[in-house]
Amino acid sequence: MSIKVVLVDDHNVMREGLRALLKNESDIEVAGEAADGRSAFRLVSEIKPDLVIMDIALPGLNGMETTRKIISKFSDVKVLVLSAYSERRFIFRVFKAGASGYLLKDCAFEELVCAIRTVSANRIYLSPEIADIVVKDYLRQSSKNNTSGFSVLTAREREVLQLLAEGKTTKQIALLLKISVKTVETHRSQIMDKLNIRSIAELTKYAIREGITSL
Amino acid sequence: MSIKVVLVDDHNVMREGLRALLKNESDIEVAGEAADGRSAFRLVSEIKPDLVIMDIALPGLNGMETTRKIISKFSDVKVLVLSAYSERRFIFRVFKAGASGYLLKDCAFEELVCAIRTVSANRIYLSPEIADIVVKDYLRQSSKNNTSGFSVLTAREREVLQLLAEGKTTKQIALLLKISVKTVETHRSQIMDKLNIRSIAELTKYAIREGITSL
DNA sequence: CGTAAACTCAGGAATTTCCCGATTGCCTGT
DNA sequence: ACAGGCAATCGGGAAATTCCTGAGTTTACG
Repeated sequence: MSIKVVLVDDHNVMREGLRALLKNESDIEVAGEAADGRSAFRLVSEIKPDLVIMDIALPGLNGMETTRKIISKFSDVKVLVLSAYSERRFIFRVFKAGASGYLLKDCAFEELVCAIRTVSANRIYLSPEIADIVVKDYLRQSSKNNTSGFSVLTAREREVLQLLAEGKTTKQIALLLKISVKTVETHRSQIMDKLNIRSIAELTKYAIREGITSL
Repeated sequence: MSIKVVLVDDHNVMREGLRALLKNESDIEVAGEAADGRSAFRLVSEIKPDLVIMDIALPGLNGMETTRKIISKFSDVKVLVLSAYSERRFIFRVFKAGASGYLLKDCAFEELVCAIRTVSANRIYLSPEIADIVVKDYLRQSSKNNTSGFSVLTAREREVLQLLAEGKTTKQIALLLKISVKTVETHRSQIMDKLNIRSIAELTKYAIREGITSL
């Protein structure tokens, strides 16, 4: 019996492309598609697929919340997340929501097929890039508080991060916080280590995404 | 003779999906693909396709700048932008850069095929959603207003800005662009002078607001 | 042809980052 | 009460980067 799959992605060409590619796999049958979270949930309720290929960025109800809803109601439906994002917070939340796999849109199609088969066989699938991040987190024993990426940083670190993301120099921050430049440097490198980021530019983007600063 | 097409998108599955779909169209031949702007330009230089299907959000050199480079060098290559974004500023710039068509990833595959044929027949293709925006702008004669700080920077400066906003170091940028570190420094300080900005953090925010890089 | 603008590059001083190590205080489990 | 972990603080010194000043080359255009 073939694996009944539902595609959820807000881009039509993406869905059509996947459908075309999957057509060649005899053991995989695309039973339906949805362009947003809410209709995805309805669709799953209707046709009870074996597996859902889920994008994260969805209008209305995002992929993480959709996954949560689906799994909590239909615990035997597998969700395989196919996302453009490799950020920790997404990964963590997705698995917390009950997903069985996570791979990047950047991957090869063969990997997707492999992931589908792995997940439908009741196993977890992690693409190498994601595995890397997950393992790093595991080694840091910090996975318990990655819910928002917010809590991996200490209060002081978030404070420094915000100032960095506002364009303040290390010296300005030191003056502002009335601590030594050296301490600010330590905080900055600590932040970068934790977030696995190596530049102010990416740090700024992170801060924006996390709502720590604004555009 | 079939239309020779190059696919440019940073997501592998997207490219593979498109390739699979386009395989069924006998008059369209996918001659190559690229995952970022710079290699896209190299690829186009090599194989001289009839048409390039171009994503906007690309690492290193974004779709707008890549289009500009391609068109200015190979004026007979058509560029069809296939983007997730429908913001004015992207549309305006893309056409300013010389693109022949713009459609959303959200479109049906049939529309993409139609657009490819239209564009390769030397005509402009606008998907309905985009046409809507363009017409509205036209009626409002506001197109001049859409350059917003966009024109203060030169093409080279925008190129450097994007790389800075992606977290690249001066040295990395120099290597990438095959110019000296000193030149990159000059560009950076020129950019900062023009924008009256004094930090990478603010520069990054500016680049995000201007659609030169993405979060 | 002359001018302005874009792009390129360098020297050297000033500043910042980076990589080590270290201290203090607080909380936690036993 | 004490060991251990962690957050927050700070420093030295080498390495790297930025900043400031100046300038050559190419390109576009009137």
